[in-house]
Amino acid sequence: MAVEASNKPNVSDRFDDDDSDGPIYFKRSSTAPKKSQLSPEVRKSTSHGNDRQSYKQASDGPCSNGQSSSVQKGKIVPSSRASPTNSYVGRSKASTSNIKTSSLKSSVGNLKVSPLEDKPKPRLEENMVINVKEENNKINHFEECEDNKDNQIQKDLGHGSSANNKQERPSTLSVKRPLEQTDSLHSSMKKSKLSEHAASVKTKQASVKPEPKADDDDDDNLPLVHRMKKSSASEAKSSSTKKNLTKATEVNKAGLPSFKKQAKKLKKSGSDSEYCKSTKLTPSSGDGQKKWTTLVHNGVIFPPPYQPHGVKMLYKGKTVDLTPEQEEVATMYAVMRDTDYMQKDTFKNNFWNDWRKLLGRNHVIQNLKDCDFTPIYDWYQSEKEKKKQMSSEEKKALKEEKVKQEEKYMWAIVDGVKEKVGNFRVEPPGLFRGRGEHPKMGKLKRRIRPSDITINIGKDAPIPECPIPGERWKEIRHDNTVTWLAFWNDPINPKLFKYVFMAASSSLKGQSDKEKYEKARMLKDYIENIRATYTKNFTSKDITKQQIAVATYLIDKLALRAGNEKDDDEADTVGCCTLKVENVKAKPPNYLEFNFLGKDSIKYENTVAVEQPVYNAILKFQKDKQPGDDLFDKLDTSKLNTHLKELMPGLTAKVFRTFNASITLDDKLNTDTKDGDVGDKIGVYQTANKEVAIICNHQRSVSKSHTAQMSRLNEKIDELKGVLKELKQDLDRAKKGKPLKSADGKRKKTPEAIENKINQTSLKIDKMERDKHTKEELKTVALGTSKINYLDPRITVAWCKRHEVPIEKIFNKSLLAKFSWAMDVDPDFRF
DNA sequence: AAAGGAACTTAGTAGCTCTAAA
DNA sequence: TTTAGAGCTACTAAGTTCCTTT
Repeated sequence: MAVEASNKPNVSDRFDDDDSDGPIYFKRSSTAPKKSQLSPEVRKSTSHGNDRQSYKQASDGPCSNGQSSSVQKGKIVPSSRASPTNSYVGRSKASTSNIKTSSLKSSVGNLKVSPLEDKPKPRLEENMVINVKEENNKINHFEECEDNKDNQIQKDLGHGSSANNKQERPSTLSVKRPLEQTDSLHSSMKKSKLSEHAASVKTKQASVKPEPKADDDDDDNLPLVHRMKKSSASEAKSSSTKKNLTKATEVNKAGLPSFKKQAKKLKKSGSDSEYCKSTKLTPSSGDGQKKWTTLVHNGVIFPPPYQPHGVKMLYKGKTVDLTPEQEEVATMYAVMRDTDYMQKDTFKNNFWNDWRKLLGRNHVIQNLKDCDFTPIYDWYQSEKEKKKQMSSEEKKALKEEKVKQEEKYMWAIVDGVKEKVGNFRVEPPGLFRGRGEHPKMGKLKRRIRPSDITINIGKDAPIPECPIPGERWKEIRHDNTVTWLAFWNDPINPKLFKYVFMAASSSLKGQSDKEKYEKARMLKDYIENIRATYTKNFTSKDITKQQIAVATYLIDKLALRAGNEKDDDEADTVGCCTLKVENVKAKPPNYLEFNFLGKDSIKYENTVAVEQPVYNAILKFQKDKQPGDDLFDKLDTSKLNTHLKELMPGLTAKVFRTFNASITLDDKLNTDTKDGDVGDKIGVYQTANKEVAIICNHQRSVSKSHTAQMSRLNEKIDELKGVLKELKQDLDRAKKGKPLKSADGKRKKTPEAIENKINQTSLKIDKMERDKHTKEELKTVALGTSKINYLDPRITVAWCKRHEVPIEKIFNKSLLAKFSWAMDVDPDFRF
């Protein structure tokens, strides 16, 4: 399984925003073998009150719909983890499903979403075919200069004044690098030395054309020899996993550029270009891994300087003059009038303290209570209104202007491939919006200047020009063991950094995303053993062991986060290891009622049945402790993770969340998908997605208009019900030959026609009832987070292929870009 | 081994844009 | 054409984990 080296040119060519025509169709392949697969009982019984502590609830000013997003009490769901979970050994070889990788090549990001219904489905032999127009030249096209001279590339990035220069180069080749498919884990197991063998394997690999797939997607990049070897050994799959892993790690360490490129390079041996270096086997000398070889970018863009508006606020009813600096901060406060922060004393106090420093002790303004920011607030509202009223041409022009300014910062060239940068905009000044009861909310987050910023860039790349005249960067580094392009210290908490990273669609991110899921998949092979171990230790005499066992159980069963210690100057939230005595109530005979604030101060409320020894252990841990004491007093995340690593290489607490989320999706999809239309299948997907979101406790606040929307739905339903009633009466009459009651009694309707109408209407009502139900159910559930972070996209892609669901019905444009590495997965892929 | 530093993933929301119903 | 609301993106806060230093 999983862990073989792979490297294929067509997998992961990344695109960005190009548009092109051509729908994606996934076609059913030979029926996938159903695996009996038991997902763990990780059912959350409940309750998604939208309960970020208080402020979220409290609504946004007067608009509140006043709806108490009532936190329903958790139902109790009995737990039975009946059976072992890893039953993948017998995963059958998929039929030779040769995906048209070449057409796939330009898939992601080039999709024009076209509803399936709109176009006739071509009959295709392949599992999946993507029609794509050759992407336009907007991006990703720049010279593949063999030497990859940074300065040449630099021109592409917008450095250097003349655009003419680059025109000279004849070949414009789309240099798209496949995701270097190193295999999982190695990043967390930093150590392996590359053996001669590995080196030769790699070379071979690079020169071998990819064959049609045979097994799961992890194989498809292997040279045939390897695959054959592997398949004969497939029986022993799970036991050999670890070895494979290590090997794969070695093999792929350095990461390969595309086949084409690689081939070229091989010819051109002896070159000392940076490219070649990248193909060499990384020495891996113990210290940090090399993340890139060449890195070119233009630094960051700063928010524009403050433009004073001159609108005067009032103090004790009189206008006050403020300096631009004072006015800027006053404005930040004024415009937050409609937020819940205004109900919070912490926010106001923190703001006042920082603002007062700017005003000075002897300023006219002596307290916040007598300040009236209304004039500034009104000014701001009218500015907003003006913006809204602008014609669409004006808006467009403005947007274009912005894009033009930002264009050069949007891209970086990593190892010769132009890719998107994530957050290239420096955070503008503002008032800190900490979540939950954050002690620092309202503090002034000061403006970041170039002298705060450290730039990380390739040695040979030109250092980005500092965009603010007369200022300079704090520091320039050339550290290729990290992926950040720049960082500065968080002005609110100077111990923390704010980083500029590549975008999610970049290969650097895609790579680690894939590794994350591979690691989670590996857990499958260990989970049975891990569960057995912790079950045994529920009753361990060694209290540390016992606590580790119970904590691991909770993390596994309830998908709790690890729970690191937090400082006093952060919001008071907990995770598993930091649970307090009062966060868990034992309810006989064996129920545990959890109630705490987790990440982002999102409330976790859940009551679950646990195994009796766990129940007993919790009682024991609580004994002789006060509220506020740690439930797991012998435990912290580092001890827990150290223990987990003994059970599986690279295992940490967060892997359980990924594992449980993904395996639940895989399981649900494969159990619940029935024949039906695409709409039904999407429904199945969403239901599965919802289940995962609930397991992970991904919440959102109830939209302000939710109640209104619900009552509108109800009205419509009532209306339809009225219609239905009338129709039924008509039917009666029609049957008896009486004249119809309904208004349009002109033409006589046959009983059949009426019956037909009745059926239609009932269907409509049913659908609306269902929609209403879903809407209500999902009002506090956020589906996006799990899709983005927890669900292995290959599960989704493979399912789409198997069931002829167009992938763009499930993934939006940015997800398609982010998951480009997963698009060519074998239809038979199972997590 | 505890504390702190560093780097990266995960998270909800504000405010936009797109779409379809009125 | 207008507008409600669904859907998306950008933003940045808040986690986890690994590594280094004390």
